[in-house]
Amino acid sequence: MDDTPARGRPRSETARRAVLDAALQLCQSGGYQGLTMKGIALTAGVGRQTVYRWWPAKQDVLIDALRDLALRKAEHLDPETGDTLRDVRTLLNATFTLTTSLTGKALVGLMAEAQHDPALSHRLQATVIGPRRQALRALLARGVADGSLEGDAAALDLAVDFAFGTMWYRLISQHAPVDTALAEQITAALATLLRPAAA
Amino acid sequence: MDDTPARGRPRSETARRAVLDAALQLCQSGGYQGLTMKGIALTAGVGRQTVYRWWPAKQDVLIDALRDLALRKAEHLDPETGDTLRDVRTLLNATFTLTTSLTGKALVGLMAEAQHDPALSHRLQATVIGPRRQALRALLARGVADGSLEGDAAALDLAVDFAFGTMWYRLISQHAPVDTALAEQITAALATLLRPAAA
Amino acid sequence: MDDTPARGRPRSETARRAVLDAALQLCQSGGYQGLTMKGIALTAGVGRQTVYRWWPAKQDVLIDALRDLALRKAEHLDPETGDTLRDVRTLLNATFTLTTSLTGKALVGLMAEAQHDPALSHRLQATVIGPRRQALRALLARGVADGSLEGDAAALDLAVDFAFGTMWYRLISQHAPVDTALAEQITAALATLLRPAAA
Amino acid sequence: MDDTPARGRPRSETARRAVLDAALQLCQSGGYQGLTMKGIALTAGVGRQTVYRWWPAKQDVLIDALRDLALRKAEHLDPETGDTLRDVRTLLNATFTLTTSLTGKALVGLMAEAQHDPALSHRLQATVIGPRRQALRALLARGVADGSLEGDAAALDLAVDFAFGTMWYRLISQHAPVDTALAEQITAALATLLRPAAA
DNA sequence: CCATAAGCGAGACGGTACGTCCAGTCTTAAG
DNA sequence: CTTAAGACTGGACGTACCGTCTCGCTTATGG
Repeated sequence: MDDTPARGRPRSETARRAVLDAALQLCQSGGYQGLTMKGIALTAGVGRQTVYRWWPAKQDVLIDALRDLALRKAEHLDPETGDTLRDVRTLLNATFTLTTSLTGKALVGLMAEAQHDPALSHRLQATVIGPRRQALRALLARGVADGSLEGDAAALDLAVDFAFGTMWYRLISQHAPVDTALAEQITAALATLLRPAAA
Repeated sequence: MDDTPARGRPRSETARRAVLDAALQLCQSGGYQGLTMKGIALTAGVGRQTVYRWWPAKQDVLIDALRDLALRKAEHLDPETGDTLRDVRTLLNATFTLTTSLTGKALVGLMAEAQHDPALSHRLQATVIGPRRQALRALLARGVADGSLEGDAAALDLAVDFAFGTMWYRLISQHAPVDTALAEQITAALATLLRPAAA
Repeated sequence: MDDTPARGRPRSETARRAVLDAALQLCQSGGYQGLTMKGIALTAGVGRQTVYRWWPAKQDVLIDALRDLALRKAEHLDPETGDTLRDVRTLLNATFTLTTSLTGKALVGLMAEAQHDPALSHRLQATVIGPRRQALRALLARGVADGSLEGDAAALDLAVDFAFGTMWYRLISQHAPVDTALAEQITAALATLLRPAAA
Repeated sequence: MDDTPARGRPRSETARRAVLDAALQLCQSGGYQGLTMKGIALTAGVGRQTVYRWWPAKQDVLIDALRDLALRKAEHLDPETGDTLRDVRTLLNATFTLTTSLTGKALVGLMAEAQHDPALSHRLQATVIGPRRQALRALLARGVADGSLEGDAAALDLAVDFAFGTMWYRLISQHAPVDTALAEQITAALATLLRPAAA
């Protein structure tokens, strides 16, 4: 693909990390609205143009930073066991663990900005919302297939909405934590909701 | 209460309405991030100082506008019938109806800003999130009391999270509509989830 | 002249004095640039409209205030003695006495504003600059007439410029005081300048 | 002196000139009071921040503009001839020539503002008032030294006040022009005033 | 081994929204 | 009809950030 001979000074990995770290740190301390390209550059000890060269807007810096973070956290993967409910709980736990206060503010800020930015919306769907959603949906479908769960397509979709909806609701409203206990509760509720009639 | 003799020129109702209308309109067309005190004043045909005199920040304008809108829409109230499931569906329907594209962007924007503004967070809890939540929670508790539903406190809380979480999730992610069909589905799911064992 | 029956509430003399006093006081403490219609009204404890009703601009308030001040100070008039040089010295002394720090700032500010306001310029000429100038000029002309001085019209004009020019120069530049000693010096210099050849 | 390596984009000479020119032009057309930082930036086709970056207030822009103007006009210097009266006339002529309508308004406006701004007052003394004053004073002192004039220190000081006082008086009051004829008249008057007794 | 080329920091550039202040005008109730 | 009070539209204030640009310096590859 990129067979250009790579002339000139190579990109500074130091600067890249400094920018991503600065973005997350500033987002946590000042919120998404308070996050600023100028502030990122200043905090990272980097020229302003260096930020703009690689990321057109603060959205892009944040998304990159979140992806970076997710990659580092995802090293110890959650193996599937075949036990649908256990796998569901594991998936929810893994997802919830990522939504620390650090990422929560960033995610909500990005989603808010995506309300009027279709491109950003699609990007977030593709990278943040969609994969998790499809993973859970696939688990549930597998459960239906092996008889441990029961429900039509609409029921499964709604179950997924229940799980992640609750997560987002709590992230936004902060009326209750998004933790292991919640993963447990949701898993149990989904089991009730999709219990096979035969059982 | 306010028995001050009201000296000086009285506040202009015209200006107040123009500002609130302009805020909602601009939020819909340009998104929360694109909403601007200057823009509000310009669109409303109002001096900038007049906006700042009554609302310290764009958050306050929006909250007032939303409250105003809710008041106007809430005139034709939804009477409670005593049938728990029917009342739940009615409440969800009424809530979902308010979350048009007009208010959706405003709400998500406000919630994003509330991530780092505890004062705003509490205000939204008190005026937007809390009342609806408590209304639904009370309905479910009544259902438990009259035997049409069954579940402990945690189960009821989770049920409420399911209902409004799904709404927020769809508002944010826009992967599916927030409409009457959703209210129907959620009501049915909650009925399953909280079905009395005796039945 | 004004035989209107004077209906309605009569103009408040209290308010008038409060405004004029406030204007002078504020001009002294904050300078002409810092003088504000709003500030005048506030300091005077008077409604803003009351100021605007009687004086269209801060210039007018100041001019009125200065005239008022001059009237009060001018009660002990300087009688002419017939001795030209003595009368010149008396006139200069009287003039210089009025240019306290209080009036100095106001006058210079007004003159600066008059640079681009012909109407104000004419008004100041008619009330502040002109009369003093003509008084001195008349004294000098009388001196020429009775033989105690000598000089053509241009010489007399220049002498007047010397006297009041020095006063303004020192008011503006503040490199030296405008006091009795200066009146003495100027009088002596004019005597030298316009000394009759015969003497 | 300034051996800093000069990093970053260098200052735009174009913008500097545009600002200074705009300031003088606007001051002439609208007067000192009507001069506005915003207006300067707009007229100069320059960002507002660019003006504030280099000049904290409109005073500073004007002073810079006047200095710039003086430097450009002062290229064809007036050589001293040793003839005191001729040199005096030359100096006055050069000074009067600078006080066109363009600079007159600016100077009077600045002096008015200096009435309550000691820092500005000192700056004007150092750059505008003082040098001219001292130059004339030195010429007169030289004349006394070589016997062509006579008078004590106070007499010389008063003579300087007469010369420049008349200039300022006419600039302010505009009752007569500040031109070559005035320089001639003043020079002659000073000669009379300081004529050696021996002659 | 130095020429070319790109990245880097710094920071000035033209713009625009911020939130405050004052200019003038108006609209009340009270005298 | 004046007064004090105060809300109204409008505009300049000085600050901050936007995204672009232009410097000198650094760091790589390639003739």
